[in-house]
This record gives sequence, C-alpha cells and structure tokens, in this order.
Amino acid sequence: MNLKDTRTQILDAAQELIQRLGVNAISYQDISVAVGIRKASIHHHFPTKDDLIATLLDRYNAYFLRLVDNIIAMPIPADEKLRRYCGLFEATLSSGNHDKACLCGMLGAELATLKNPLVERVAVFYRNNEERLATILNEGRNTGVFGFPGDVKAMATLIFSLLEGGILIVRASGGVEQYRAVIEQLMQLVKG
Amino acid sequence: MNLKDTRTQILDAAQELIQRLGVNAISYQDISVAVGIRKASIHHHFPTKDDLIATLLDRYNAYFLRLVDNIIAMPIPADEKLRRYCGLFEATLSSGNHDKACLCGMLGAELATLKNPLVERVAVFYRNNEERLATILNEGRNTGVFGFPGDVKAMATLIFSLLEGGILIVRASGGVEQYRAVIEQLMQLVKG
DNA sequence: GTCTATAGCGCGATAGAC
DNA sequence: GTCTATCGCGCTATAGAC
Repeated sequence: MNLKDTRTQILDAAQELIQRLGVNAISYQDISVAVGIRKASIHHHFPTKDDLIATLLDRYNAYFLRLVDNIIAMPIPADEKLRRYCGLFEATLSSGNHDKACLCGMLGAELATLKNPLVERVAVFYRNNEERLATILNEGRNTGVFGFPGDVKAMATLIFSLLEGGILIVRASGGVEQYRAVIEQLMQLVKG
Repeated sequence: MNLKDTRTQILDAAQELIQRLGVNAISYQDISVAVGIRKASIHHHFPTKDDLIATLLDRYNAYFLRLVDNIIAMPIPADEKLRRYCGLFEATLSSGNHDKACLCGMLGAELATLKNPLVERVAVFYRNNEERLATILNEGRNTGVFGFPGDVKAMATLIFSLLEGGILIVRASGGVEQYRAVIEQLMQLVKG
C-alpha cells in the first residue's frame, strides 16, 4: 500500500514541509514539486491555501489525539503513559527527513498570521493535549507514582510547553539526544 | 528622548513585527509603513533582509544577555534570580502591542528557512541562555534553596524550552495569566 | 539620506483544453 | 483530474534624481 490517492499525497507533502519550514515559507509550488504534479492540480483538490491548512489541521488533530487516547487507555502505570506521550513528540522530531516540529507548534509561532477558523483549530489542539496531560497527571498522583508539588493544570501546561518548545529549540544544535535528556529530566521532576 | 535615529527606528519596527508575526511573514513594505519612510530608504540602511536580521539578532542577543547578567550579579537568593529571569520572558509577552514572543523563539520555528550566519546567531542565543540558567541552578543547589533531582544541564534546557515554548503556546488562549501560572509551577518544582 | 520608478521574480488563484 | 497559460499582486533589490 505505497500508492495513496493524490489528495492524501498532497496533505502528506504539505504537512512535512510545514513541520520543517513553517506555513509562511511554503507554497503550492513546493508541494507540487514534492508530489510530482502541477500546482493547478492542487487547487483542484484544495481551492485555497486556507482550505488545505484547515483539512490538514483536522487530520492532524484527529490522528494525534487518537494516539494519545490509545496511550491513556493502556493498562500501564501513569509514569509509563507520560513517557509514551513524550515519545510521540520525540518521534515527530526524528521522523521523515528529520527536524520536524509538531504541526501545531509551528503554527503557534505563526499564529498571528492565520485567519480565524485556523487559529481556533490550533487552540483546540493545545486545549485537548493539556486536558489529556492533566488526566495522566491526576491518575499518577492518585496511584502514588507521581509526587510533584503544585497544581495539575499548571503542570500540564508546563509539560506541554516544554515539549512544544523543546522540539523547536533542540533543532538548533542538540538534536534528539538533547530532547531525550530533557524528557528524562521531566520524568524525575514529576515523580517528585 | 523619543526621537531616535532612523536606523534604530527600523530595527525597533522590524523586531516588533517579527516577534509577533515571524520573519517569513514580514516585508520591507511592512517596516516602511511602521516607520513612516519608503522601503528604498530601508535598503539604504540594510541592503538585504539578511543584513537587517543579522544586525537585529546581534542587538537582541547583547541586550537580553546584559539583562540576564545583571540579574545574576545581584545580591539576592538564586530562587529570586530565577524568578526574575522568567520575568524577562513574561515582560516580552506583555510588552508593546502584546502577543510578542522571544525573537529567537520565533526564529527557532523558522530556523530551516534561514541561511547560515543567522542560524548560528540563534543557536548562540540558546547556548548562552542555557549556560546562564545552569549558573543560577548550580548556585541555588549549592546554597540549598533548590532541591530538584537530576542533572543541572538537562534542567537548564528544560526550563529554557518551557519558557520559549510557553510564550508561543499561551498566545492561543490563556495569555499572560496562564504564563504566570506555569512559571509559578516551575518555581515549586525547582525548590523540590 | 530619502525619494520615485522599475526590474525581475514567485506567489495564490483562475480559465479553459484535454 | 490533470494539464498549459495567464492574471494581478507583492516581494527583494537596484538605479538614479534630489
């Protein structure tokens, strides 16, 4: 199954490019080269760039949150769930041609250049992730594997911020090894 | 002293725009409108866009690191130093017309679109900040005000990542209040 | 040092043939 | 559903008058 329909190929190429370069640095031309069709053909599938980004965000949010919910549903301790959650971001960084950030992390930096249906989709991604993190943190506290002080909600935002921020920061020099060290440090902090 | 020379006005306007919108979303036209001159005049001061960004990065790095070093030199406990360091980022977020991220945080997202003299300047900013943070963390551990587990170097990267990431994330909804809550949570974690 | 004018290019988007 | 061709625009950058 290495022959996907054109629409999917367009979305895949656009996502890869945006995760590496940002939405304001890529064009229909770039995507058309990656897919091997002409840019008029892309306009047939996605009339405007905002149509493409909106579809991309819906697909990304659904895909990523399904992975997260699968982790949460596993019969494993909360610390192992947190580690696997962090692993999703680490996998993003190392996947494909490398140096890919989270799609919504990139769009977060460029947020003020987006129109409103797109801004809301990014905000929803953040909200959903922080909510899932809070679930894991609460479970870990209740079962005694987590002993961190302070507020669960603030802690969830803190973890999400460092995962999104770290994936951007380490691309400048330390790479995935530095990222892994940060996650390891986080695990120690959470256990308290 | 509200009348600066044109060169400084150009740098100020460019910095404000990039911190809000990103380097790939702004143009000489945008800067010229903000300053009130024609874009050909900007090319007189900074022939190419890369010249402008390079100058901007040098100025920003020097300015920010001077603030940090001033904090480190103060005769106050390490936890107070860390709080003030975080305050620099919080002040960035709330300053001017609001929703400004760290200049190098924005460029970190767009890093793969930058040419090499600029990439290196961003990497240096990261390195210098993590080094300063490590200094504060070591001091806090030695004086007993910090009790966090794990490695100082990893902890410095973790803190820098969450400050850079958080400033991007909270712009989507929670704003500066959410940012303050994250910093407060961090302070509790560091004290251990 | 600032201006007008323009070159040269890439962009998003559309029309219409096949 | 993909193509060629093209429109109109904004971009970086330059030339040359004042």
